[in-house]
Amino acid sequence: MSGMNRRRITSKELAKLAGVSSATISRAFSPDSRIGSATRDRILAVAREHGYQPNAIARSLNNQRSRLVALVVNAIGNPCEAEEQQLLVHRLQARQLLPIILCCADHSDRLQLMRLASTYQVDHVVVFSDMVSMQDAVDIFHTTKPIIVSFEPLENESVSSIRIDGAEAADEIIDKIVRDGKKRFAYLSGTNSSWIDKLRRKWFADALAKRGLAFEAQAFGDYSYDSGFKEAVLLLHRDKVDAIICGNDVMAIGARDAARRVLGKNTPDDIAIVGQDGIAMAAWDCNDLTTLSLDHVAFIDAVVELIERHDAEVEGPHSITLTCTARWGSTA
Amino acid sequence: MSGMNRRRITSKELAKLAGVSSATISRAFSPDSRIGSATRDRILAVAREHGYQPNAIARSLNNQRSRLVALVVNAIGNPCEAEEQQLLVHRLQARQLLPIILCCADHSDRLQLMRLASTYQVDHVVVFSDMVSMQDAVDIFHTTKPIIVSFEPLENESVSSIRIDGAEAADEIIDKIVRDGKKRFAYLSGTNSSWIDKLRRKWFADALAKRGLAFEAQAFGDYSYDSGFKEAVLLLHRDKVDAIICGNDVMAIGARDAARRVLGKNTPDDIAIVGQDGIAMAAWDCNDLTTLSLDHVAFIDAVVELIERHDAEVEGPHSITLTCTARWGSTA
DNA sequence: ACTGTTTGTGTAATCGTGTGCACAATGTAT
DNA sequence: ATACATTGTGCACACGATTACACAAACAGT
Repeated sequence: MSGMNRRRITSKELAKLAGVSSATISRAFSPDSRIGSATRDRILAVAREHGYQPNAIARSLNNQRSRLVALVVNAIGNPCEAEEQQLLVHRLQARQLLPIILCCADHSDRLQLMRLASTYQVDHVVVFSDMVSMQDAVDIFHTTKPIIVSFEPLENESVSSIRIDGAEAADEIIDKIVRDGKKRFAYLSGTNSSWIDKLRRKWFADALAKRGLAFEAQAFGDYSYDSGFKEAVLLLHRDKVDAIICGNDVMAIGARDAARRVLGKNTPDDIAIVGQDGIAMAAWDCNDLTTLSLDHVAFIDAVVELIERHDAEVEGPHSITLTCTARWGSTA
Repeated sequence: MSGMNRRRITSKELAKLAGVSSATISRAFSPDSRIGSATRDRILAVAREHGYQPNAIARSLNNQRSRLVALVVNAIGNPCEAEEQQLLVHRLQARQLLPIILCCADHSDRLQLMRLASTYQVDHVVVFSDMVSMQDAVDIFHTTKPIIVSFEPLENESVSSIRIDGAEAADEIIDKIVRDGKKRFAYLSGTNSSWIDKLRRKWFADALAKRGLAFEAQAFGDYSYDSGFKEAVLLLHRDKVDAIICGNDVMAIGARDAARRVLGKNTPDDIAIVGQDGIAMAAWDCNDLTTLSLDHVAFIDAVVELIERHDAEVEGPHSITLTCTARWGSTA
């Protein structure tokens, strides 16, 4: 029985074994279907005995629902995204939905990648990545009734979106740093110019403007520790800033290490460093990061909510807004 | 054109538009197929115009290859696995293969999860997780010609495996720690009793035995920072150990923080701490971990190698052995 | 006993492609 | 000019399930 490399049995073959038609086999596996309970039990028994399970590919072709969900992400190696991905995958699996991961960061042709995934007739698409344009995603997944969940709202499209508001929390954080006497601020972006990045930067820029300040310098990394480290060295040495707002937590940790190791400056006295995302790692004792935090569970709840509305055929695009909070550590 | 919620066009409909039969459409999309190049060009043009792409579900049903790969992992949130996953996903995508992720850590019924994935006729299965037994995986994915790649070798099955040898590196590390004067060792496991965990523990246990020593204490975590922190407090306080070998790097960082914060002990003078995996984070300036490291690229190279052998229909199970190296930091 | 409803099952069409076979058209060798 | 190999295309079936429809059996109500 174990490990035999035999071909998977088909519904028709099982039908012969159980002395019924293949239609009845199908009905035995559809929860609410007109079928005698005795017949069903017998079929399920025979099925278990022969290791039969309905072919999901054939089933998907027939009823136009694949139970596959495409997750468009930057990377799965970066903890900043990974925690949310983990939560979402968990929720999807609980609903018998299977996630297909599309990693954009290291793929040269992201559109081709999305096109490939779209041919699998995925039921839903969740775009986390800020490396693809929403418009491209909408165009490629135009099929059936896709919902695209993302930060970026597209007003005139049938796309649901989750909006993030961190203005207030950013204001709190800037307030504290200014009161601590810091004067020269820098923003360290994660991407060259994504919608998300611009939005986040604006929260802090507005908070600075309110106090008659502005970013003295701007640098661009790639959401990695190394880029945070490298860019921070430049910002601190060349631009003489004393506060760095980072596009995510991982870069903030890199920046903190750079300040300490290369420049000999410590947080929060010599320099203030702020992260964004509020990942678990940021709260580790060795990091203790001040960060603009988003409630991951609430965020994924919102994603699932949108997916469910979509499944329930609720009309029109939907939008949910979430608010960030400041999480205080010893770096600012 | 953009974002219209229209139904996806089918091969037969496109055939009508292009004035050919649906068979010819199919051939236009199969690279090596007897078809006039003029016809193909015309078809591809019409296809692009109408946004046609062959339905991968139907294609999979027909030719028995789904181009889907199941990745059975513990979690995607944990950096220790995520880096390898990221590399593998990248390599798969380059081959036009799509990964389906199965997260075992938070799913109550892992067998049911694997059964679900197996109904999608995945072409390959890669088992990273140590939370499912190999035998279960083999039984569930018995279909067609699956290859299961994993640490655990199953001699009498048609299963390919990757074996990891860290004995020598563990010996080096233990040697250094013993010469530094440490006497009481503890092992902090990641899982209660997985094959991988036992193997790793044995490398260090053997190295200790060679020097007339043994583990004085043993604890069980769950590969997370918090569990590393919590268990280390117990090990240090209750069991008075002065060296902790951890099942992965994240727990090692947790243990290091616990020693410093709760007990006021520093590495490597008061206590030695060793991780395993060699993730990027371990080398960050703030961590600088001594760890039993596996070359991630070589590991994923091996996985891809096995997948390719399988695609090429090379007979029989294969096995590749990789060797770990010691990566020195300031924690031991 | 007769009509009408409910229940369980089989038949056959369908989902969208890929491909073996047949066949026409074209090219090539004698 | 005839025979034969090659190329390009259409027809029809297969892949493995779901489901509308038909129909027999069982059952209810008067």
